[in-house]
Amino acid sequence: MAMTLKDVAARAEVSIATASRSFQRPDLVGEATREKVLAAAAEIGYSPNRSARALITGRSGVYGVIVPDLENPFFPAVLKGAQARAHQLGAQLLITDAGEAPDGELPLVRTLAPQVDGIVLCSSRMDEGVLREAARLVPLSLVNRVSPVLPGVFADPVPGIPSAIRHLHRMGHRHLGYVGGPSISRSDSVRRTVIERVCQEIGMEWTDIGSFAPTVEGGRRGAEALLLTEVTAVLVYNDFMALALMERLRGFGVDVPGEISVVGWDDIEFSALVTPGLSTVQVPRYDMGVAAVDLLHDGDVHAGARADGGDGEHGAEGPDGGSSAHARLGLPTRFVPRGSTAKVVVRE
Amino acid sequence: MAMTLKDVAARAEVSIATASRSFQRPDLVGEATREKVLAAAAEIGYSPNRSARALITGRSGVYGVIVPDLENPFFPAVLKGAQARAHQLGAQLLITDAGEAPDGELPLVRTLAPQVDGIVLCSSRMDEGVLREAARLVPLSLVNRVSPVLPGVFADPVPGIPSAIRHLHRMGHRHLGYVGGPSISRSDSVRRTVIERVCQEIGMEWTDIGSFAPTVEGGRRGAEALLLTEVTAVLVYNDFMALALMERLRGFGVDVPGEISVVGWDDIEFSALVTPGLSTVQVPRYDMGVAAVDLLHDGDVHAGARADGGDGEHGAEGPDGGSSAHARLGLPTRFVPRGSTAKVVVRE
DNA sequence: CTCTACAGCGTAAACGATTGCATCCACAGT
DNA sequence: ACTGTGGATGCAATCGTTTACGCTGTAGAG
Repeated sequence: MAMTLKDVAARAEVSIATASRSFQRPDLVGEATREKVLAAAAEIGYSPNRSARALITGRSGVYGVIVPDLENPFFPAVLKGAQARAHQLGAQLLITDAGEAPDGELPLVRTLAPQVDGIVLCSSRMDEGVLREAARLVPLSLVNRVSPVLPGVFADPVPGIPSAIRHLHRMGHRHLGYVGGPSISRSDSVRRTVIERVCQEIGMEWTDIGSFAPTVEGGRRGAEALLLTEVTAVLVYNDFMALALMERLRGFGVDVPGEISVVGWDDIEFSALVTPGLSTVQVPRYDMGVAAVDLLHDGDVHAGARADGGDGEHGAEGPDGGSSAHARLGLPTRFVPRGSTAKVVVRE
Repeated sequence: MAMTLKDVAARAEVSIATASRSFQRPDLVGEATREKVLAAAAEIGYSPNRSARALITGRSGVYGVIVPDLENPFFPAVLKGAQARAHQLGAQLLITDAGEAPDGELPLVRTLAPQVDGIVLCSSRMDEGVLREAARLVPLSLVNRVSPVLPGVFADPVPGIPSAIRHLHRMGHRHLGYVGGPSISRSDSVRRTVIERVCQEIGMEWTDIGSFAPTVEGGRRGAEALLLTEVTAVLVYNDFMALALMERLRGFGVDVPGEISVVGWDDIEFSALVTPGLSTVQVPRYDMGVAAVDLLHDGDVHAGARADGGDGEHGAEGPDGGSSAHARLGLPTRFVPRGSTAKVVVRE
């Protein structure tokens, strides 16, 4: 049923080798011959057997993607970007939800490693040591996580957070709160730093409301903690939590944005859908997916010296500069004002 | 670096064939020998090369999944179920978003077909003819779509819809509306039929508000059309649209559930999160994913006579009954009451 | 004691592609 | 006319597994 290279070769009256080369190394084949082969292939509807190719080249043309939870609306957009890019590169994506791997992501990486050319790890919770171990098994590319030794892409709080704070400042807010995510989260601490700096600059007081789980429940807890403070506006770790927080505030009879302004992070689709619309910092999820796959791909095009392992303690950038070493890409964010932020009102 | 069967065989002092058989056909190998092989494999950390295996068996151990849009919150849960089951079966999932294939899903099926053992098609929009063509390329399993000749799993409106209608009836509603999805959608017409029947039974009037795109925009249009009628309650094609519809109604100053009660379909996570909570018909998405993969797997375990193609006009179930032929599974739905439905109020 | 049967194991041929190497031919340089 | 050059092509090995087939030895039947 399925057509093989042999069939193509027979039809084009050339050897299998020539047929193969017509695809792989067109420059090594005479023009007339190549066209004959290509025509023959098209006529019989040939498509190469990936298994056979993978067997000999050792490359499967498949990248793995591990996400902590597919139902978290952050990831589908990343996956779309990743997939689009993968398709452009002629690769496929093996998507895996880590949720069901209670003992962590490492076993998953182990399972996937032999059958993929690289893995995109999204919002990985592995600690640095485990991460390095994983990286020895297979090329890795990080999304939403930074590592000093691995390539990755993350959302830069700038200029999104500064814009949001300035927006709130102009609305008259003078006391800002931050409802944070898991304290281990690197991005969380980065954001705190940026908030600190910007507030300092424009003269805004800010209060750390605390660290919460990035879930509906966490958002609710955040709302409760928030009401113990005097803030008139909050930045929340992500939209999911922000939405839950608003919901909880409403439960308390606290009006948003009348009494408290809320700003999320991510700009998931629902944020525009609810009432009031959630003002938020938009992160370029699609582009992050694209970039993550690019990183992986660039990595194994340059290929070669992945031999030295990874336990080297010399974290220095390669002396040859350029695109070498691991790339860490910070993609800019953007503040999107909606209905959940408004002018502060003076309490009577 | 990677260990092969040859290494295992050498270490266990047997031939490669015996090593292979120890895994594939343990019954053909002496017990002592088998244990020696297994031990050797464990010691050197052998894991079979999937490409080599696929090459000779013609089966890749990978199932494809095609979803129309990953960002539609309906699908991630299906994927989770599918993935869980696939893992149990030792298979992997190749997930693909059809969104970027403007010319339809068929080309995608063509691309995927050679490298997978079967494809789960979610909410496919292909028409029956195209569907059959696709089915000739590769085993198919349908989610959210029924075909007379293909196996598939769908959400049975019963008992969800009847429960919802009875609930509304008890709340005093006597005039129900239905905001439908794409008119080509088979499930849409099935639901209409059920609504018709139930309304007849309990004496409720109902109005078909029309067919709309299953998007935010479609939901808004539905709200607008809805306001031209006298209904006091609506069933909406899915939660996504229902949420958008509620949002739009609110824009018009129409209170939900004060003036109009709204019932969705799917029970996506956000439906519980918004205010008021969206009453909805919960569909067992996870289980649907599980079942879809099962159908695929059962199909190629029985394997064998897939030769007769599929253009047979005799839609009759195989005479031998049992699990033969294609299975069509209707999974039961459940009504989940929340804040968006309430007692009808008499207009003054 | 011979013959059959079968369990247990090895040999070797696939599977479909890639690729180093050898071959062939034409053409140009001397 | 002979040889060197290099472009175009074919041969054949190879990747790691699976599996049809054949061989061996032992046990039970006659």
